Amino acid sequence: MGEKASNTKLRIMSTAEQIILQKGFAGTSIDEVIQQSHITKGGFFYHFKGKNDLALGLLKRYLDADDVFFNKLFGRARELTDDPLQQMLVFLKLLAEAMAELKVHHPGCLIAAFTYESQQFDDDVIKMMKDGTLSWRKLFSEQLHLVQEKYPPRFETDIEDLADMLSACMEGGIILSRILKNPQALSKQIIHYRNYLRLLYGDD
Amino acid sequence: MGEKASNTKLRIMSTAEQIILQKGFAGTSIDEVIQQSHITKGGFFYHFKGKNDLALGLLKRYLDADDVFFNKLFGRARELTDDPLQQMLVFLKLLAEAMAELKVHHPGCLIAAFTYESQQFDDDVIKMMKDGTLSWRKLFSEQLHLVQEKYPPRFETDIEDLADMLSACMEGGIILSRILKNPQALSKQIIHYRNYLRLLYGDD
DNA sequence: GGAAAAACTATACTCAGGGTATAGTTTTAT
DNA sequence: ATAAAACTATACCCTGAGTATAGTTTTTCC
Repeated sequence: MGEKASNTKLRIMSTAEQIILQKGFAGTSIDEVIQQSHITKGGFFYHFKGKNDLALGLLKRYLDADDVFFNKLFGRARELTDDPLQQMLVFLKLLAEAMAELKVHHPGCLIAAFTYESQQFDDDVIKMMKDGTLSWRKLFSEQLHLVQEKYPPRFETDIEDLADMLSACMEGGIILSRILKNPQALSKQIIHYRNYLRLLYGDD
Repeated sequence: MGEKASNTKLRIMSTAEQIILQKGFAGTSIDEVIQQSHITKGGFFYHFKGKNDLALGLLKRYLDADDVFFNKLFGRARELTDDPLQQMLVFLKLLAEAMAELKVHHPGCLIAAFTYESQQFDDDVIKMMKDGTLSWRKLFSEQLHLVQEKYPPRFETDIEDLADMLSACMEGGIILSRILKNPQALSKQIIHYRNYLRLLYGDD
């Protein structure tokens, strides 16, 4: 695929993602996507087998970008401190700050959007949603394991559930910020999660 | 409206809710709803002006039921203890237990489902979503205010954000439990939220 | 018990738009 | 220059939202 074709495909995907996060997947018409992408229907189907294939492509791109983003923040945190707990707290602070900088509310999480329309998708999409969620769990829980090795938790704690809690707070925070039209709601939830970790593992 | 008509309307709504939580609102066709409700199209439009009117009815019913459910648990908690912190902790324990008893994952929250399709709805629906979310905030924050009056928090805490955190954990927990196909994920998140409150306000 | 209102069924239609198919045209790479 | 890639243009079918209308059964209420 040449550069121009690649640009076209990316343009279609960005347009589609924007609309899907506002109208849902089933509620998004291909006609609307192609009009806003300045392409014809034939062009669309040249790049995607159909709507489900578009969903798959969007999900993959979304998860890849998220992975890069999280790893960048973790990398920065590890530059700043050697202590695993402090690394996690710095990571969360950076994450909260990044979310607080959003002028409008977070555009939304494709996985959450697709969850409530799951019967629309084939098994590939469903699997990718699950794998994506589990990769977040892995990313967070690995760091939390390091924390727990060094600091005894105040309560007996299942690390994987605690890792999932960050995903849950973010998913929930995004939903709240959209409903309440308050861009800060998401970052507030991350800070609360951070405070929980401070209390659970901190020695103050 | 007589009893039979009322039953019919409830049957339509229950059917519709089930389908909508699996396929999304736009992805749910009236034809499918009426087939599964054993009613004709005329019958459907006798009860509802259109699809948006159905959404409004579903949302209202959902919020009312939720209100009753939460208040019942709070009532029970207040029977069991007089201390505001213990009341909140008992409430959360009861809530977590109720969620853990679900054999399959939680059917889903209509507000979350509609959030990612918000452009499909008129202002009445959007307003009801916001009001519902704020009523949860009110319910939880009133109890948390009582807690904070008696127990100083370990960190400076915005009560409303902390109240919202329970909504966020539940919304996120529902999404996780659906994606991971693990009915316990939701109750685990509630327990973590509970542990956070114990650490934040507890004196142990 | 009977009239009126409520709660439907049956049927048929319009109209927008999702999705598919295919043939033809322009652009790009080599 | 030519073949493959990246499209455009056009036409078509089918589903589903929503409307209309006439008729039928059930309930309510006096």
